[in-house]
Amino acid sequence: MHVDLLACAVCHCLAARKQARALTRHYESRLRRHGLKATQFSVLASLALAGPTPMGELAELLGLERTTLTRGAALLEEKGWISAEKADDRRARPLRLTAAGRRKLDSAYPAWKAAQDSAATI
Amino acid sequence: MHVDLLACAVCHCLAARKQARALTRHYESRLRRHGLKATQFSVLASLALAGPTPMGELAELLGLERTTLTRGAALLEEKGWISAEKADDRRARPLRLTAAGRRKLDSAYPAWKAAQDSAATI
DNA sequence: CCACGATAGGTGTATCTACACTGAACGCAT
DNA sequence: ATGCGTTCAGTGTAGATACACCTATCGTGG
Repeated sequence: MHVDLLACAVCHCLAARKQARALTRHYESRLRRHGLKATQFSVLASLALAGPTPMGELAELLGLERTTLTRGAALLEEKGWISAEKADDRRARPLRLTAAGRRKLDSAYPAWKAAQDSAATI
Repeated sequence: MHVDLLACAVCHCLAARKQARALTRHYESRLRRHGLKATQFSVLASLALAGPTPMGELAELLGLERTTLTRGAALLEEKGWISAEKADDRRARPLRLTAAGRRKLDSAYPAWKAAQDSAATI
């Protein structure tokens, strides 16, 4: 099998990852002083918008692996920004935004907005 | 400051990260049996195309942080797929694809090609 | 020559990411 | 009621990612 190196240079995966890295650096440079990573901001915002949401459903919503959200949610819970509630289905642990989480989201919003509005310039 | 949750739902960063994650899963599901991650494949392919390249320049080329490449390159070097050479400038450590690295790239290429050709279906 | 800013690269630390595997609870069919 | 496949979530492990900070080397102006 002949390896087409030029084809490799236009790898869709690499391109998507490059752009995601660049955008992440752009957003996180502004979110940093609020102590938030890009993924953490989107978790808080999603919960604010959708209300209490089971882990699996939230992971699906954010397009990340369920087990990835497990780790990330644990960090947010330690900081007191979200809480895992009990549900009728005792397997489920619906995530809910706490009041502190809502305040964190509010305070970080202008930084996110600035990044969002200037994202096209990257 | 009023938080526009609907605006947060169309975060460019989240969108880019979602797509990058999905594409990465797609490519890595095929690269897995070759023991390669997406980033590792792009490092090998870039070195095959560009020849020996200093770390900083390669990081720039791949759009990733220089210190990120430091860790990734160490793993590839452990596996014997790349080697860090000595240069006239003793600070520099140009990375070079080894013969084993070239063989690894060759053997993984069909898997990458299959992922590339089916990437649009995600 | 040599001091000093510039440049190449590495380390400590923290988070993100995901697969393989595991445990627990659920619900249905018998 | 109970056995069993399904579903929800956590753990072990490994690599990706990046910032703040560090060391070593280089080149140049004085």
